[in-house]
Amino acid sequence: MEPFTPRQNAVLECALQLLVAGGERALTTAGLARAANCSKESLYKWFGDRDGLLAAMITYQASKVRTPGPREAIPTLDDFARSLVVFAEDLIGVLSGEVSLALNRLAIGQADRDGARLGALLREHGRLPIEQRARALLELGRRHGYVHFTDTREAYETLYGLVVHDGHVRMLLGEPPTGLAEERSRRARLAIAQFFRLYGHGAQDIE
Amino acid sequence: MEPFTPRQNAVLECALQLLVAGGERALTTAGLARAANCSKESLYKWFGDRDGLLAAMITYQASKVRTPGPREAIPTLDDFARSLVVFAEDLIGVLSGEVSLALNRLAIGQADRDGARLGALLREHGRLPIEQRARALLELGRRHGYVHFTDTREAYETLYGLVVHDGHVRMLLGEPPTGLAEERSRRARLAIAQFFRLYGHGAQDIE
DNA sequence: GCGGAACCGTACCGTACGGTACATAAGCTT
DNA sequence: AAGCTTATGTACCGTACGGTACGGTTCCGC
Repeated sequence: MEPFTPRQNAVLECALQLLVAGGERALTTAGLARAANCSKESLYKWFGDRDGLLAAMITYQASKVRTPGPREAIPTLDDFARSLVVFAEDLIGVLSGEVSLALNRLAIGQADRDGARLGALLREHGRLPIEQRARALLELGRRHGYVHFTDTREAYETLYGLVVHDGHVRMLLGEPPTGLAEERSRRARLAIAQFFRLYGHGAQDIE
Repeated sequence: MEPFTPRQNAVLECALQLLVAGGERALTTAGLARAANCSKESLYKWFGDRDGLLAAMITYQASKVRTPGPREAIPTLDDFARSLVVFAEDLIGVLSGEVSLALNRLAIGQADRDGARLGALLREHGRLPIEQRARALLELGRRHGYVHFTDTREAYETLYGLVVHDGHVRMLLGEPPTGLAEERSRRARLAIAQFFRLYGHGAQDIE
């Protein structure tokens, strides 16, 4: 059950391109109709209004990204650590992708309207799947005794903070990607090493 | 040397109110003129154009916040840890302030124009002073042997990540403040405890 | 082959906003 | 008191955009 027809997907893809290239101001209904060779009337028929179009762009983009489910095979400690590094690298990669940045900018710029509907969509379709994948991974590690924590959410958020720092906001603000995106692998490995220092085997809960 | 006259400050204060209340769309030149009892012509005379007004709002807001310089007195380890906790609490408080959120949303929403001029302003006047205060504090602690690191920037960014996680982006996206802003003190203390676990006395550099 | 649905392209409308011009008033200097 | 500066308030202009209407075309089912 695809929520959109192929034609609509093509239009949404085009809309994402426009958004990435020129920001929100470049994404006008007339401009999209011209770029996608469709009529404005079709846009309104398919997506309701402009806000519906923006929401559709988010869900469409989310539908493109598949988060690999964790294979439940029993990993060695080394497998587990490597999986965490891969997750960290993926996370950095996703957050620094230009489509992701453009959509986050869009949702943040509209956070004052409709009770932040776009922001909620982005959290639900973008961040939540990532978080759940990571939490499943963390709990797998805990079951094998590789890491120790009581609050999975807290452990996940610590992991997130160690990996991303404030690199995401800096990129959203338009900082040239001299920081996070480069040296991605190094950052990922360092963050995981720090995470093991905090939650690794033998570590006690703080407090 | 005040960059703006008192009258202009009052107008900028009013502009910030409008921005906080209704987001960027609520901040129109006509609306500001009406709310601040001034004329549009004065706005353009003072700030050049709308972008100049936005930039002025950022520098004005930054001028209101004074970052306390670190007192150079020799602290005990406990003083030092307490200072870090205070810093963490302050950081959370600043980031979750509604004016800060509104300005960050504004700058992020405009990150595609003018080479992200507003974003650069926000980094320079908002984040940089905070970072420098924290780095001075960290190096003070290092001089007294309370913490151990080689790269101050890296230590600072780790501290930032431990304190903020992705709470900033979530708030920017409009998430109700059920997360970071509350339990601020607990979060700050936990983050500092984790920071000491990573960089505290006796810890070795990772890698 | 025929009718209808879907769609394209374009033209159109209303409005909201950035920016400018101007006429008028309030304060300051001489 | 005259003149200059500064500011207010309003009216105005151009434009850009969201949304709608409509004629023409393609395509599919019957």
